[in-house]
Amino acid sequence: MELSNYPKIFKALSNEQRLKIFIMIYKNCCAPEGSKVGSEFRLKGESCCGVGGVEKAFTRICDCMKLSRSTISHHFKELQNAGLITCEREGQTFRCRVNEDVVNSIKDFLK
Amino acid sequence: MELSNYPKIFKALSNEQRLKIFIMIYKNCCAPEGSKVGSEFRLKGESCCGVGGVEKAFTRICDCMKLSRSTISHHFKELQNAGLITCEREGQTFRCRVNEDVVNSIKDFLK
DNA sequence: CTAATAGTTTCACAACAATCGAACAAACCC
DNA sequence: GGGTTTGTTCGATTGTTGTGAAACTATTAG
Repeated sequence: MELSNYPKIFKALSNEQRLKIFIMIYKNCCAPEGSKVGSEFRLKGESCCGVGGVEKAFTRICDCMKLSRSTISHHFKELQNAGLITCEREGQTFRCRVNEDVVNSIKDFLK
Repeated sequence: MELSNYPKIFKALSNEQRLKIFIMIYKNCCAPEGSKVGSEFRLKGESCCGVGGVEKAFTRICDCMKLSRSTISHHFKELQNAGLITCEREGQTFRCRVNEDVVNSIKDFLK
């Protein structure tokens, strides 16, 4: 990972609302049950999967945040643009998952 | 570490110049010799210490960046404000070191 | 005391970011 | 086809950030 990529990644996580979105996706597809930070962000009715990402992520996150859809759309774009999440269409909605490689890069960066 | 602290931390690292400053302090006082990212940021004449932080950090970083002193001062303030570094006066200059606890918090956050 | 060096603070400004509403496009349902 | 749900894009507004110049404070040197 190029050094020049890190500012973009950190910027994507530097906004409180966007960080919440990231956590919701991260914790629903990656986190162990008892993990501390962000356990309050587990989406309703979603078990911790690890397998296939979060389905209907956009809609469901819209339902539990007080931001407009257009704003949330922008935030998704920026998380994708930083490489932190990927979204694939599933009919009318999207399935989103965290890019573990990027998360690991951050950890390496702080080694 | 409170969840609400993370955006501030990530914001501090989201600017390229500020990230470089952080790396210079981090790598000079913390990094193992062969570490990959940021090895090019080792300050001239500075051995990897781990013991006492970076002395004359402000002056020396001014000398190897093309930003004004006032801008660099602002960047230092923000890194301190995020808790990422601490600076203690040593006569006319400052000795700066990275706050390892905060770095570890970021790693935990990504667990 | 005077001069020099190190760093801070204030001010201004241009660039960028966050947000929303409205108009739009894409996929689905009937 | 017509309506609904899902998401995007555009335009506007408001707030934040990065930057430097200039005036300032603090410490050391002579």
